[in-house]
Amino acid sequence: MAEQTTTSAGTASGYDPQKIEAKWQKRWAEERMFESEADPSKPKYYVLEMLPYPSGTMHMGHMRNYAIGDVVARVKRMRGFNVLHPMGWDAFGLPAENAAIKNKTHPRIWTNHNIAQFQRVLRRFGFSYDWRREISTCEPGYYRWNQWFFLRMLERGLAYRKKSLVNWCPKCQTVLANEQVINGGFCWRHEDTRVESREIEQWFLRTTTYSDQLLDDLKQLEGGWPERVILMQKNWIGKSQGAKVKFAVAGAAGAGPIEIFTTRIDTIYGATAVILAPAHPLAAKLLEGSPAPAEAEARLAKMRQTSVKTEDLATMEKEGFFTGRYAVNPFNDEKIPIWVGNFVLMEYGTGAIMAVPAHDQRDLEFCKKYKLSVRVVIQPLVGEELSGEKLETAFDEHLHGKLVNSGPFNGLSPEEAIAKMTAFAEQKGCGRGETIYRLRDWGISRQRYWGTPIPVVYCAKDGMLPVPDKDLPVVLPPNPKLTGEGQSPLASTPEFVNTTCPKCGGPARRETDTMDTFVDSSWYFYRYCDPHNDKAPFDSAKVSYWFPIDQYIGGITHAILHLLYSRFWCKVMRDLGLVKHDEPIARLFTQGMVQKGGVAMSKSRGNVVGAEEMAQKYGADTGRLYTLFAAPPEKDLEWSEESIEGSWRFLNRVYRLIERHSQAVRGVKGGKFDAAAASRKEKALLRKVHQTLRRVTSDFESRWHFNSAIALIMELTNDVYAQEPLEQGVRPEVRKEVLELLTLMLAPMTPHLAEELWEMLGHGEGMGKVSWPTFNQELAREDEVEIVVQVSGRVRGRVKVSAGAGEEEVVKLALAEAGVAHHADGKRIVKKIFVRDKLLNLVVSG
RNA sequence: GCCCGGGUGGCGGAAUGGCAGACGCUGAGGACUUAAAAUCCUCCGAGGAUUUUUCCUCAUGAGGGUUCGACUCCCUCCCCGGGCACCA
Repeated sequence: MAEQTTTSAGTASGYDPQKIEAKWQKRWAEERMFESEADPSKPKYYVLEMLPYPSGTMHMGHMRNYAIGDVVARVKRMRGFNVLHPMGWDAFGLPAENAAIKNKTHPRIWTNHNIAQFQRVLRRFGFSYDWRREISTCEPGYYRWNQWFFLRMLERGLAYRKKSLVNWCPKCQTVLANEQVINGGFCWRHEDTRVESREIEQWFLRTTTYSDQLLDDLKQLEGGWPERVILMQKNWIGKSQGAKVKFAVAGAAGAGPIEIFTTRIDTIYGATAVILAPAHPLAAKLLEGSPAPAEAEARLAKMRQTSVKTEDLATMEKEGFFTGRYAVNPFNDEKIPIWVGNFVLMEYGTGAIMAVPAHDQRDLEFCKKYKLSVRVVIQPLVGEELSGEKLETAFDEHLHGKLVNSGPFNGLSPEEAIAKMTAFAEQKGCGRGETIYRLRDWGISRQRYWGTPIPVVYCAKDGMLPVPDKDLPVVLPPNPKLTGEGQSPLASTPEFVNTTCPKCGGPARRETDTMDTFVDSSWYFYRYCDPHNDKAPFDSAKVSYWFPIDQYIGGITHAILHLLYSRFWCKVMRDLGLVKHDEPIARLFTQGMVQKGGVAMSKSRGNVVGAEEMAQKYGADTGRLYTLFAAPPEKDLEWSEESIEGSWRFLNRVYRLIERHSQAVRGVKGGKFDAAAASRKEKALLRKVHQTLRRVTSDFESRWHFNSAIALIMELTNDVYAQEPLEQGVRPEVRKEVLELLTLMLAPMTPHLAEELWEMLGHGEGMGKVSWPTFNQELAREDEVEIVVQVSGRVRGRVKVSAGAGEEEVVKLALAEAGVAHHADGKRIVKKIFVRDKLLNLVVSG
C-alpha cells in the first residue's frame, strides 16, 4: 500500500495562511471573480455593508461587519445569484479637517492616506468586493451629484434657507444637528463639551414633506427590518393626532389669540389655565400688562436661559408664573389665567397648551403647586366618582369614561367627543383637527471646509441664484486656510467666494456652507450601480435591476439618522422620476459590536484589536472564522485572544485532514459512488456529512446562525478524525465526497483555505463556478434511532429502534429497560405520549 | 417613567415545547518526544448514594401558572444593556 495508515498527523501542519491567502487573492483579482454587471436574465442579489468612515486603524469591529456581509455574498453567489457587493468611503467629515488643522496638512492627504490603509486591510481579508465600483464621497465626481440633487430639491422647494437657532459646538466650531446633541446638551463627538445656541442662516431639506410617507412606508419594511429599528423611526417621526384651538386674550388689543395644541380636545371644559413656553413670542408681549412687569420679565429671561441648558428634563421641577392676563376658552367663554411654564416646549406643537389638571398628570402637578383649580370633566364608567379637590393622580384614560361639566357634550364618550368637539371648533372658526410631528426638517449647513459646497451664488442685483447644472461641480478650493477658528474656511478663501453672477455676469459671492456628510451616505448605494457615470447620478435601468438592496448590514448606531435620510432621499428621487421603488432597503441586519473589556473598541479607549495585526498573526481566514464563531452576529462579541487560538487550531486540523488524504482522492471522480454498496463506516460518515450539510444550509440561509454552523462543521471534523484511519473501510470516492462537502461548507467563511483545499482535492479550476451542494436525503437518513423514554416526564432510559418504529414496539422495549421498569412497575400507565423517532413518555399513577 | 433587548457551567455560547450545557476556550490527566512546542486521546455544572460498573437529587435571575413534558409559552418581580422622554 502506498498510503500511510497512521492516524497521527504528527507532522507539522503545512497550513500557511500568508502564502495561501496571497495566492488566492491574486487569482481572484486576475479572474475578476467578484465583478458583476446588471443582467436582467439573471436573478440578482445586492448585499451591502455600511460604508466606513476611514479613520484610525481598521479593527476587528469593522472586520466583523464585513465578514458577515462576505459570507452572505459568497453564499448567494454559490446559490447562483448575480451578486453586487461593493465598497467605498465616507470620506468627507470633521475628523479629516481637524487632523489637517492639527498637522498643518490638507484634509485630502489625511483622508487618502487612511483610505489607502483601510483598503489594504480589506484586500488582505479577501472580501469579495467588486473594486471597480469603489467610490469616495470626497471626489468631485461623486459630490457633484450631491450638488445636482440639491439643485433639484431647490427647484421643488425642498431645499430652503431660514434663520434658525442652532446648536453650536465650540470645539467643532460648527453647527450640530439636533440628533448630534446628546446627553441633554453635549456634543456627540466631544461628550464633555456643552453645546451652545446661536442664530444663523441655515440650509434645510424639507424632510417633513414626507413625514407621512416615512411613517406609512415603514409597513413595507416589516419582516425585513428589525422591529426595534422600525419602532425607533416611528418614535422619531412622532406623529400625533389632535387639534389646534385658539384662545382669545381678554382685554388686550394687540395680543393673541393664543393657539394651543391638544390631543384631548374632549377635556377642554376642564381647562383651568393656558400655559406658554418661555420662548413663546407672545409671552413677553403679555407681560406688558402685568402688575409687576419688571419682575415678571426677569423671571421670563431666566427661564428662557435655563430652558436651553436643561440637563435632566425628567427630574426638573415644574415652574411657572402668572402673566397677569386671561384667555377665553372658546367653548364656554370662561376666562382662565395665562401662565408661563418651563415644562412647555416651544419646539413641539404650538408652544402653548391648555392645562387640564384633572386629566393630565403634568398639568395636575403644575396646578397643585400654584393652587390653580382642578375640574373633572370626564368621569370613569366604573368605580368611584372623581372630585377635583381630592385628585392625586390625573384620570387620563380615554376609553372608559364619559363627559361631564361639558355643556352640550355631556354624556359622550371621549372618542365621540373628540370628533364632535373638533367639528364644533372648525364650525365656529376657533380651531381645527391637526396632526403634528416630532420630525424636523434636516439642517444640512456646515460651516466647514471638508464637505460638499452648496451650489448657490448671491448677486447684489439678482439675489440668490442656483449654480447652473453645466457649471457643476462647484469644487472645493485646493488650498484653504484651515485654522479651526473664526469664520468658516470657505468664507475666508477669496478665490472661492468671489465669482460672477450666472444671470447678469456681474460680481457675485458664493455660498460658503458645505453639506452635512449624511447627504453623501443617503444615496451612495445607488452610485455603486453606475459609479463612473458623468452624465447623471446613475442610469435608472441599472438601478432598477439592482434595487432594492436585498441585504444591508451595519451597526444599530445608524438606526435613525442615516436610514431615515436614506429613505427620504429615495422618496425624493422617486418623485423626480429617477427610481420606481418607495424604499431603498428591503432587509436590514444590525450586527453587534466587538468589545474588549466590556466596551466597544475605539481608538480613544485604547482597546482596539487591529485587523491587520490579526491577519499577520493568524491569517485572514482565522480572523474571519473567529468573529463569526464567537457569538451570534446580532449580539455583541467580547474579543478573546485565547479563544481565537481555537479557530486557528480548527483550520489547521481541517488542513491536515485533507492534506493527508489528498493523494488518495486526487485522481478519483468526485460525487460518484455506489451508495448501496457502502460499508457501515462509510454509511456513518456519509450520514454525518449530509446531516451537517442540511443544518448548515439552514443556518446560512434562514437563520444566520453562523456560530452554530461552524460548531456543526467542527463536530463533523471531529467525527471524521474519530473514524481514522479512513483507509480502512472507506473507499477513496467516499472520502472524496466527505472532504469535498466539508470544504464547500467552509468556503463562504474561510474562502482562501477552501480554495486551497479544493485544489488539493484535485480541482484545478478554482471554486469560482462551484455551486452550494444539496444534501442527500437518502444518505442523511438514520436507520436506527435512540428514543428517550420518560416516566411521568422524567428521563428513565433510552431504547434503540429502527427508524420509524411504531408506538407498540417502543413501549414493549421500553418496559423491558431496567431504569424504566424500576419506575413504572406496579403502577398503572394512565397515558402514553409517543413522538415518532424521538420520545416516549409513560405517565403513571399511584 | 415608557419602550425594546438580555440573564444558561470557570468563560464565549448551543438547544424555538421533547436527553439542558452541542461546539470552542480555560483547566486536569494520558500518549508521542532526550525535552519542550505542536499534535492525538480522555475527563471537566453542583450535591449525594454506591468503594469500581452505576444510581438518585438539584440546577437555565426569583416566584407562580399552563402542559404528559418548559431554557423555550403566560403572569408577577429582580438585575444588566440599549433607545426615548415634561411630546400636550
